[in-house]
Amino acid sequence: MTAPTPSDTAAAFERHDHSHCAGAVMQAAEGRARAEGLRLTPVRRRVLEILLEEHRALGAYDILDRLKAEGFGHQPPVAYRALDFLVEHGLAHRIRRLNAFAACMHPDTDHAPAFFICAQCSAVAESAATPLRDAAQAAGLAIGFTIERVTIEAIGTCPACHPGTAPSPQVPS
Amino acid sequence: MTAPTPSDTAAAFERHDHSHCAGAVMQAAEGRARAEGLRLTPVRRRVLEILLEEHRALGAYDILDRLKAEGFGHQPPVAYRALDFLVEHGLAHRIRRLNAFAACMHPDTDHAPAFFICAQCSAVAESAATPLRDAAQAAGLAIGFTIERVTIEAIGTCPACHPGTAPSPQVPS
DNA sequence: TTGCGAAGTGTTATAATAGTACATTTCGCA
DNA sequence: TGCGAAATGTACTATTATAACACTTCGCAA
Ligand SMILES: [Zn+2]
Ligand SMILES: [Zn+2]
Ligand SMILES: [Zn+2]
Ligand SMILES: [Zn+2]
Repeated sequence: MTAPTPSDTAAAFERHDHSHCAGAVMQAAEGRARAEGLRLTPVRRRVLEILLEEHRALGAYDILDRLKAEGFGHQPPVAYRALDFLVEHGLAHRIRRLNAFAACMHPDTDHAPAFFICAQCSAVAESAATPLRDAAQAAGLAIGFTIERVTIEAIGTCPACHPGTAPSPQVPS
Repeated sequence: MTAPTPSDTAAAFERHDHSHCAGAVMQAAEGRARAEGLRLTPVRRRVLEILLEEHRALGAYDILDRLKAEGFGHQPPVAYRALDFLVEHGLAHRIRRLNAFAACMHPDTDHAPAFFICAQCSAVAESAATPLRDAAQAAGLAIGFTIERVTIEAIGTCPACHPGTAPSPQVPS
């Protein structure tokens, strides 16, 4: 419910009661929506739920497939609009490296996170990136560049996929 | 010719004798190719030249347009293959935020840079990102994540486009 | 020097991702 | 109740990227 801690973030890579954590995030999102007067309509809510259920990054067309299976509209804008809404209000994040989207796991904190993407199992963890952003800010300052937003996305191997354990491959480098 | 310095990087945003700097980079690239036995074939060389001439990020299809105008193949793979080669060998970089490519301005140093992209004029500067990468590494370590590559791309306003001067807008946020 | 295998090039075709435009419905609110 | 704004659904299009295959060129070794 508060700012993401390292152990928090690491949890993303571990087996956990996901329906529980997804439920908690959903509640936080609903809280935000109520507090800020956001309209968490059926499509939007369902898209967020789908992202939470998967707990990984999904492409817009993956989302769209599910939406149409559930009787929502079946054209790309249906998915893109819901995703745009969620991203715009910080309930989801866009992961450019993967051309995909993931639910925000800390929707109640105002943040600009870094992402850790496991190349083996495709899990994505979201982590506070304040030191990173400060370093970027400093580097920008040195060349007179004013930073508005920084994208920080790391590809690598998550703890669950390190030599020793051996999950299933899914994502290209 | 050596590691990029802040003033080096800042130069990207300033008016400069670009044919000179492009020539120097081209020579460095040729040196690398010779030293490492890379085959800098006509298409590949021309793509690199085009990127250097523009000194900004270009989409694969922008490149392709020029290639066909110059009598090279006119199908996407022609551009993508040349770009893949250049990226793979560190002579160009892919900028995911823009779905575009830019010539590497320091092909003689082994590096994994950060990018500063001006939202007004679309200029792109490439900067050493060691502190950033160290911070990322540390953040990864804290959650047991082994980083392979990190993408760092900042969007903002370059010195030339700051209130005071007023260049032309080109790139969306 | 010849000729073989690997690398590079060109082409067709198609996949995957993203956005425009516009009609219709729903919602918040006066 | 009804108006204007927001949201939804659809058709259509644009943009970015890859697969598959034929042909050529290159490096190199017999
Ligand atoms: Zn979970
Ligand atoms: Zn988040
Ligand atoms: Zn230059
Ligand atoms: Zn570079």
